[in-house]
Amino acid sequence: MKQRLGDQIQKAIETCFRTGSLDSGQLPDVHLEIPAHAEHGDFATNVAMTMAKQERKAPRKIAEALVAALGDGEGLCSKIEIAGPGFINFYLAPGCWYGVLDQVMRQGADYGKSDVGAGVPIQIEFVSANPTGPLHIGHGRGAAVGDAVASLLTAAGYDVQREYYVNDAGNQVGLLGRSIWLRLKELRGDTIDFPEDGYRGDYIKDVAASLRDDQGYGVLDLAEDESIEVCGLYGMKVLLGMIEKDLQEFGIRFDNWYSEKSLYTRDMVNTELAKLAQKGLTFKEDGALWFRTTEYGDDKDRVLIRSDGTPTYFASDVAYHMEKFERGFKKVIDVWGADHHGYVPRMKAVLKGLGHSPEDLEVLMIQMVNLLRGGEPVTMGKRSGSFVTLRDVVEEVGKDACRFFFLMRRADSQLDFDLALAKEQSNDNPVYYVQYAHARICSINRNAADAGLEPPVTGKVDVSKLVLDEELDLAKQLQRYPESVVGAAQALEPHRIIYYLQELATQFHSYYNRQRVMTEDLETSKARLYLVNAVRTVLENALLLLGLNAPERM
RNA sequence: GGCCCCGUAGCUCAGCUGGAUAGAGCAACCGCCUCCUAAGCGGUAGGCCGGGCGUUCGAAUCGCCCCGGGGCCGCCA
Repeated sequence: MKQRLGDQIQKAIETCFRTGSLDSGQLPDVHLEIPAHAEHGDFATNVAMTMAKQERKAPRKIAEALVAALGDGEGLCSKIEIAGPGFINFYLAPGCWYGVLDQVMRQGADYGKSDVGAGVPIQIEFVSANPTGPLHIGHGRGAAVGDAVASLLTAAGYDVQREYYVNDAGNQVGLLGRSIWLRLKELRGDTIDFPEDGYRGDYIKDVAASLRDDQGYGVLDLAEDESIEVCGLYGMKVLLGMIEKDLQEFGIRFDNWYSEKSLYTRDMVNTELAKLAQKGLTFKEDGALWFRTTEYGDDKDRVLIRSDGTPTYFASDVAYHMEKFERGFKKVIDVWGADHHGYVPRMKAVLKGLGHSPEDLEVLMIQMVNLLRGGEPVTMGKRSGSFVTLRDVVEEVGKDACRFFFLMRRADSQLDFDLALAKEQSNDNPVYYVQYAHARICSINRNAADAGLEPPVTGKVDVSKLVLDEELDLAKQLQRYPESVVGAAQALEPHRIIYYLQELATQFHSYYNRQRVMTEDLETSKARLYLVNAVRTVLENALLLLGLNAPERM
């Protein structure tokens, strides 16, 4: 619709150049927008204003010439007017809008999908929590956002892979092993001295108990180092399994679980570091190997190999990211907690150093979640291990409410998550508000079916029966959905779809309260049924896109 | 000290990559169920868009400075 109107405007400008009513000959970018106020039409363009300089004419004069050349835009427009400093406002003929209903009904679950991504392979890596404990609430937000962004990109036609990077190679593995090993000894009756930096959560005791049940205390007979290693590997397996299960119950599945350790076993780290060295990007100092990231905009050089010969986390990260591109991804997205934002410059520096464009890596920052209950903060002590887990929250408020709240705000702004509100079954709760709209339409369908009326089929409906402004507005809102998806995908901003959903639900609820779908007039009933089923389809598509359910009853 | 994010209604936040009279939800107040689900709807009230300067036809939006809140600056992961 927008596209067609834009083409008409382009043609009008060319016509003006031909007839001489405009003479600069420069074709401007025509920008069409949906005005904030309905009195300003369905679409508006500022093109007359942007052309003012090159034409050396008053914007309104230019607008007049354009409008004259435009006519009614080949039947597209019912009214065109010039307003304000030189805006051209377009009012589209109602028939234009009702076409969208057929489109929605024909495409069904595909309505909203597009191919702007042209199958470009993109990888999005998210969650990637260390397998040293259960997922907490912050991981949950990253999970919900990462998953939704992946779905958005898929809907926009990109070829998306979801990946989880498993940090199974650092010091924390040893620390995990030691923590479990000590708890195991404790279970056996030994007195232990638990280190300050150990993993103190109770889940460690559970892991130790499970290890004992599986294998007895035999592990403790091994040499200490070996014993700790066995404990660590065991713990990681158990905890990673727990994480995967938590994510699954949260509705998230990864295409690939990528082991950090495998970077070493395949010698990828050395290979990539050698490439850096070859390009003269590394140097030795104080016995350590450094990456000259300052060369590419970082404020400090970074250590790759410590003076004791062990690689840093950064070293494997370099190898990991380089390999992502070697695997063929054109674009790579990382979803990180905001506390890691300091790592962005150095990762971008790595890309630049190895000849990639820094824009090929996009880092999505996930800000903190403030957990509240009835307005009061829920205290979380990470040190004591008493943080709130994702599992706890999902169990308490449900998957849908949880995901919805995580997606409700821009990812880079802090989020207040009120458990009491998320659980509440009232109109204060935005999750139910949207889902209820869907359930209501299903209910209408059930009633219609009882009256012998099935949801109407495209082509057998007289949409001219839809004469109300509210009906036209609903059609307009449905028409915006595909571009909302594309916009949200390209900006990596799933919250836009939440807002879209809330608006659509509001419009529907209002319509529902004011008008009856099932009326005395059969043709009107069919037309309205057709309309609300198009609404239902879009509600469902958008809900599913965000990993939320579209319930038929509530 | 350096860098990042944030500052919009009493509260929580949108504001589509510069547009027209700045929006929504909650809270407050007033209304609506013999009617397809009241988990709903309608209405009222509420604003120096933190402040200043600049860029231009036009700024909540872009740039610089200041104020305020949060975060990050390891040979930790």
